[in-house]
Amino acid sequence: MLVGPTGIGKTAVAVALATHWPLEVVSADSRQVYRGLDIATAKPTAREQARVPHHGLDLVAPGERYSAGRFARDAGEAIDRIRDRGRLPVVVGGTGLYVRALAEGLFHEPPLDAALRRRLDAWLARLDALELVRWAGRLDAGFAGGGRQRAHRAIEIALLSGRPLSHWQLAARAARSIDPWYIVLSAPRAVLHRRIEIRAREMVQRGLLGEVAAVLAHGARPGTPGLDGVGVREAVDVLIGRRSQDTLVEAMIISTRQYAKRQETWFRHQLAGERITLDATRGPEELAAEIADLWARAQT
RNA sequence: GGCGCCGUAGCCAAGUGGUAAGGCAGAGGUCUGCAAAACCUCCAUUCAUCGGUUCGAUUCCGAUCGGCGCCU
Repeated sequence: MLVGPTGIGKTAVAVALATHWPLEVVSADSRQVYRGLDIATAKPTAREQARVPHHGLDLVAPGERYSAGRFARDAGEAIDRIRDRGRLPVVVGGTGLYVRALAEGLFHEPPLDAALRRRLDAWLARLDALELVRWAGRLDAGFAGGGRQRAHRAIEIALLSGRPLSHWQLAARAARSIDPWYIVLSAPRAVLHRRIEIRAREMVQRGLLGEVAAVLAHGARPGTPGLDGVGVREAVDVLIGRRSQDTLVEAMIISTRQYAKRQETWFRHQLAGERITLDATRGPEELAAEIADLWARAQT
């Protein structure tokens, strides 16, 4: 599994790695699953995809909702198929929760009554964040906090499954599905910030606004997961008149930097298993060569 | 040259004779089906500088420096 913050160069390294082995990439990226957002999510280009088969891209429409659970199933199947072909699956991505869902598995969510769930959701939507968090704590002693969104989930699980979320979390720990080998790409902040800045400018030059406008024109609503990503959110704001175009790049840079910092935290603390951190200040070919070398030695 | 207003963190900004709000940025962290999400914590021994008044000054007074405005 090749992971690291946004803009660090994961895709380029994966493509370079393909010159060393017959590999296929399984994308672990919660936004690249959306169709029509190629520039905005820095999807591998057509040329890159021609050189290395990619899985997990363009799975759903931007207005739809994808999830970590769906990812774990889709990616698991993709990995099985790649192995059947005698090739090496390499998971490449920056979405920590997806990586964990795949490597460690999520708890097996019992079937939840859909009608009941809708009624519960409607009810919870009327509560303010403070009340929501209070209820989550009352229904699940192990509730770790995290605001409205996570409280909502904790309440939902506790009420509909009859057991608190923390109970299911413990139950899932036992069943790990795969034993991954992590390569974490990292770089000094200043280097990463510079790359993020360059990439944000390129995205706008290459037509980010037009791309997002097209997605909006197809009926996707602002705020849906596909349109609620770093950079995309800011572009939507420009298109609906909530932000001036001359502030777009700067706003994108700031939120991308903040996202990259969260990713660094995740990969520093949340990965279970063997992990090798590589300084990505070097070029992709050099990194790929080192990874190939490490892998070859690990095999003997 | 004269008069007036202003000077608080990297940026914006509130404030009071009793020991410096808040926001942004930044840093650190949390994480089991929205995760590019949602959250949490930290971040000015000091208020342009130097004097004075006072038990006590960021606050009042004076000077100096810097900015803005008006007048000449």
